[in-house]
Amino acid sequence: MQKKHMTKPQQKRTLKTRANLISAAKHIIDKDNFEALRVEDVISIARTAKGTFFAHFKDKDALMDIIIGEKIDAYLDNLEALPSPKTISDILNAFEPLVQFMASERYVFDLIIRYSGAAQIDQIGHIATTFGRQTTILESWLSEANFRNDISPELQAEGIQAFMIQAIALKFCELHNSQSINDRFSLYLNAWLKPIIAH
Amino acid sequence: MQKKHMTKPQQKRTLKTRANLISAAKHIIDKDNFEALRVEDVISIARTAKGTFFAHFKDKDALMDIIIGEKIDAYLDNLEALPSPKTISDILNAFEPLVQFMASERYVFDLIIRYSGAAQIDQIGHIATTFGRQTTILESWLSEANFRNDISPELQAEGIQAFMIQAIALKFCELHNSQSINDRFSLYLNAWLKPIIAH
DNA sequence: CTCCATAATTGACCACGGTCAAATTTCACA
DNA sequence: TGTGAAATTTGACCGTGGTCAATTATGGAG
Repeated sequence: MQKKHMTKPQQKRTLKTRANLISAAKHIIDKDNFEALRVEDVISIARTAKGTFFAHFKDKDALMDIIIGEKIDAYLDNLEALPSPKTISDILNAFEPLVQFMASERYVFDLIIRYSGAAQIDQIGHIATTFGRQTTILESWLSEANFRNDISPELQAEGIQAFMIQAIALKFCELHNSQSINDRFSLYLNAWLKPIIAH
Repeated sequence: MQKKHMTKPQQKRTLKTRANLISAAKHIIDKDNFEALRVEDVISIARTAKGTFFAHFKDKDALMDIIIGEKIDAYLDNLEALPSPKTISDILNAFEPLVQFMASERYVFDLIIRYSGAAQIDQIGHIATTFGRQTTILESWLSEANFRNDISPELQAEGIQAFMIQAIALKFCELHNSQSINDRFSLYLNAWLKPIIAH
């Protein structure tokens, strides 16, 4: 199976094996963390051979992409259920759980960054998809909220993502981590969405 | 040597070995690229043992940090020699060579991101230092140029860095790479430094 | 010049992600 | 139910980064 098109598997066995591998991986991640996951541990729990793992997932990161993407999707589900935010503070609150997750492990953050944009059309994965979804949600919020009208909601959304990443990145940095992620993110969003220009 | 303080090496032998390793690495990078560098090739050219390599550099990435940091520093030297830019276009032109380098290889970009903020004081490396330097240069430019006065030059500088990274990241992304890095960066900087708000 | 503490080097060895030809299982069809 | 082509699984093997106890070179004191 997989390789190129990742079309439907033809045997049910496949689904079972795949589910076993993923649930073994989740078990390890719950017990320890993402960084601690070893392919050998996954296959040992799932009782499969190493080759099977790589027949199902292109590499270890591809499995991570699936699991992390699933998590991000769950956060976005909650986000979408929220009423359209009207203030910057609303936006910050809405994103806080997701931001917290992205900042939970250096390893997770790095992987999300690396996977947030796919290098080829046929390798657009879960994380890349969630970033697209994030943009869509933000765009609809921003076109209702009316912070700035000199630039498109799309551009505003891209900026928010850039600042979100910057806020998290600086959190991992010894020189800058005196300020909390949210304080910094808030600073950025105010400057980005509500500039005060004297004319 | 090294381990904690990385104080002056006590034997001249050390300097020679280190120089050999670094020049071997640069040779490989020139011939191929950063991604292609293998520790075994470096030590084979430098005629040392593997253990020696890791006595000099914590890991492969630490060597990369040094070489890439040196490159970035050279670009910043040129940047600093320039007259203080007055327009966004000036800023873009000034940064173009550096941006081009950061975008030259996915591997390089990922490593720069990972090393741009050190996780601990005693592991602040070359790349992290260059990011500090970049901020300083930008701050001085921005305080002269007077784009926005509602936020500090420091905050403006952080925003520029965030957008620079975003512009490069999207370049690596199949979904967004129709637009050039500079076009995108330009779009961001105009929206960031020259917002037009109707009052 | 000799001695020796300590800095520097060495290379066999390990960890872990990833590959692939061969073996096994599945299932559509007769 | 039997059969064979295709899907799936297997595990020995490889590449490469990284470790560490043992060995060797250095240079200052006597």
